[in-house]
Amino acid sequence: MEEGLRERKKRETRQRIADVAMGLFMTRGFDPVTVAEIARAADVSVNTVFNYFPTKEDLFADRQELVTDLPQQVVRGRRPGESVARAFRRDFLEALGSRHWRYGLNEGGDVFARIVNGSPSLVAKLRELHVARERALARALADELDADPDDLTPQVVATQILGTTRILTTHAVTRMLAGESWETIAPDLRAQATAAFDLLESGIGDYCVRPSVGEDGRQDAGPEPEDHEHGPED
Amino acid sequence: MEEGLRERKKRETRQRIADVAMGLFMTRGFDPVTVAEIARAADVSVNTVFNYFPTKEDLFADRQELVTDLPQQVVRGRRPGESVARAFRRDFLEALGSRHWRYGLNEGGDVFARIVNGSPSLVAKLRELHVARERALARALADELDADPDDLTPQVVATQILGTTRILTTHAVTRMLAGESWETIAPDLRAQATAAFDLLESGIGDYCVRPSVGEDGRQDAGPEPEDHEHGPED
DNA sequence: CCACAATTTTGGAGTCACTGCAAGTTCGAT
DNA sequence: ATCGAACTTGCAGTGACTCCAAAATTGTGG
Repeated sequence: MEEGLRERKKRETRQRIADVAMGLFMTRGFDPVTVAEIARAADVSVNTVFNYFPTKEDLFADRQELVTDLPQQVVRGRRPGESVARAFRRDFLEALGSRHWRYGLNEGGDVFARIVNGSPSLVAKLRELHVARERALARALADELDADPDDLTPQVVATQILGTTRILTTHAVTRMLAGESWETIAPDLRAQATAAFDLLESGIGDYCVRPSVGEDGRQDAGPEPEDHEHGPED
Repeated sequence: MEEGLRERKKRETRQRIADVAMGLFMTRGFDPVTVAEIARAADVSVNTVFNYFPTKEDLFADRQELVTDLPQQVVRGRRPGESVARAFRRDFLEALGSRHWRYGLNEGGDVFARIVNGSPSLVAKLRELHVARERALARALADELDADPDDLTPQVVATQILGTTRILTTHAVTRMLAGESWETIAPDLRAQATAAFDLLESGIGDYCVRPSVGEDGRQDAGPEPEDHEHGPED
């Protein structure tokens, strides 16, 4: 059954609602646009909107949800002899070079970023999406090595990798929002990404070691840990 | 003037509202309790509640906000010759041993966890708190080494450390919620924490390497690869 | 003690996201 | 054409949250 009229209409109205909503969001931001307004512009009732999209935020993140299983493709696409960290390094630098959208370095991605930044609920939604990606990546890694469910290594690795890319992209986007041109950002970002992935691969074991006394001027006032004693009085 | 009558009353009503709210949350969960109900129970108007707490979620996270600057104390409290990673390892294992509340391994912490898990908005709030902690830790690290603002290393390190502890605690809490006793969880958690921090210190460079063709076993892509010349093919 | 100003509290009206329900309306198959 | 299923709609309602203007309370100076 190659799609009856009913299913086509469903797909069409859903798409129309999403498009109309995105159009309004792009011009006026997220919060100022009401769902009633979207419904009117899409020529449907408010209930129909909520019939397709459980929340207003989903109306924005609609197309972006496919990003969730993107990390898994990187895992599966890594080359012989290549570790996951290396694969992500390569993937990130590739995306940086081609300005592919998969890390939010899209041209015009700053418009999206501005909208998201302007709405706390959208920021929250984005974080939710991030943890979904994390979970998906962790699962993919666990599958790859068929680790038992009590091995937390896949989750830790997933968090570290996606945390790294997250830092890199948010930094780049911040500079974009500040009005910097991509040409000035790109080389810095490339260097920062290389450094970050180097750190990711080699570990932070010797990062920020407190100098021993008598060594190197910066012996830093000995801060007594003192009041570790207040909190929710249980 | 060390606190007039006005300021005392303000502090008192604020505390009363927070306490009453927490009491209701503990017995009935978060979402089912309405702000109007809290206001009635605290003998104030709804507007007064919102006068002290910007959102309903803040009513729950009130005391937990001081947790934000907890990681900085770990950084400042590390011993001579100790790296931040080691300091956090030590701090985490200490907290694990004493069941201190600072990593949510509190006795009875599962009650909180159950409430939070039951409400999407509280989960979101918790994530927000987590990124606040991350930012605070990154700032502390940057201060410690006075790195320039374009060095992303502090942020990456902060994300990795807190990401690791987050994984550990959420895993432990999940098992708590499943009804397991602390005595069965604790030893596993200790081993997992040791493994996780080992990984954190030594890096994930050789994690999950795709075996070369014609080879099947643990071909352990050693610290050999060394092609740091990532010429992206663009 | 009495104004007088500053601050806090309150009530009321209103917005908006979102839910539930009971009616239409449309579509697919018989 | 007809019937049942699925989709849409209107309506009424809840609950968080805001704005505003009127009390009520507190601090200060005469």
